[in-house]
Amino acid sequence: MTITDIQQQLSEKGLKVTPQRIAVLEAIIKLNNHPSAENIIDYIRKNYPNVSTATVYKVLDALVDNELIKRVKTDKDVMRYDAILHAHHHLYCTKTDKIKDYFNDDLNHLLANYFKKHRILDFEIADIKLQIVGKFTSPKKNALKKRNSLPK
Amino acid sequence: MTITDIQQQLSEKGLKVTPQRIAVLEAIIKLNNHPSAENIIDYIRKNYPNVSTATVYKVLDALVDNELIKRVKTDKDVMRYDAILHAHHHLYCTKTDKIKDYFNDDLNHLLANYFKKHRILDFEIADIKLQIVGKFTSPKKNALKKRNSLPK
DNA sequence: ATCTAAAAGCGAATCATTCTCGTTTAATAT
DNA sequence: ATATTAAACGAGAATGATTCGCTTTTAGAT
Repeated sequence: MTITDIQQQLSEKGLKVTPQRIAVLEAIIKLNNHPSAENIIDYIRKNYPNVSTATVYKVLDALVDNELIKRVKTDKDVMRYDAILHAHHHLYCTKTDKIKDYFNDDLNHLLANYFKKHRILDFEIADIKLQIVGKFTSPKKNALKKRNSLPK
Repeated sequence: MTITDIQQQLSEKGLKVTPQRIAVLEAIIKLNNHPSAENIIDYIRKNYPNVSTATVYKVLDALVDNELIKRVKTDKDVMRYDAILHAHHHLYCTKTDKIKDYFNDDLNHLLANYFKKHRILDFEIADIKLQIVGKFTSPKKNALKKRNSLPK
């Protein structure tokens, strides 16, 4: 994802392409692990010390409204943000408060099929998110290295 | 769920049985629709006008820590609380911010089986919650009355 | 009945987020 | 290139949910 890509994404949504918006979107992509507004502000200020807190929040709202990013919320934490829009779920570690992306199209199809057959009365499903809560365990010595996250 | 039941639940967890704790737990059960701390405080103050805000928050924390209630969080809202501990999921209406319980043991088994067969590397699942996001639609005229929620 | 740790009460503090409003800027038309 | 204008930005104040620190009260044990 280059700066040009980001500019184009903003432009396609009819949003004015401003340095602040580029910086916020870039920060979320670079930081990559569901940053909070504070994380994003700290990151951006390294290069643009004068960006206002309020601006970052307003930019985040605009990006969410235009579906360029998503909000991610845990039971304990402040709001976090996620630039990855490809359908995925989240693993929440109750010990460390870490959130990890969990991609599994197989599971998505299973759920989609399930709800195609068993509709929920008086409800139109737009999106299904799994919050998989538990604990990260230390990697087993001989386990194959496998990734839950999308290749760059 | 009677007052005596509530007292017993607290007692079983080794919590002191205080009027404030009984009142909070009772409020969540009676209010029944994922109340916020503010909703709970308003409700309790009708009968006990002197309950402190901080106390309610402290009681909520204690109840969550002891697994007598759960936290429920949406993308937009303040924290909400839920007294129903029988495994269930939530329907989130993007229009109205209403949250409705969705019980479906069939689906729970499907998911449990799925993850028994397809373990997630280096992660131990404690709980899976579905956030089903979408819109409530008006009831169809001839649809059979069916309930998504547990009978009282 | 007494004791003691836990819980409640209360006001102040915290901190993420939002608001206000004057200033600047990106996009479009001239 | 320049002008126009609605949209976006910056700075700081305001808001509002939640927490803290401290004192007083109370549940439950001896």
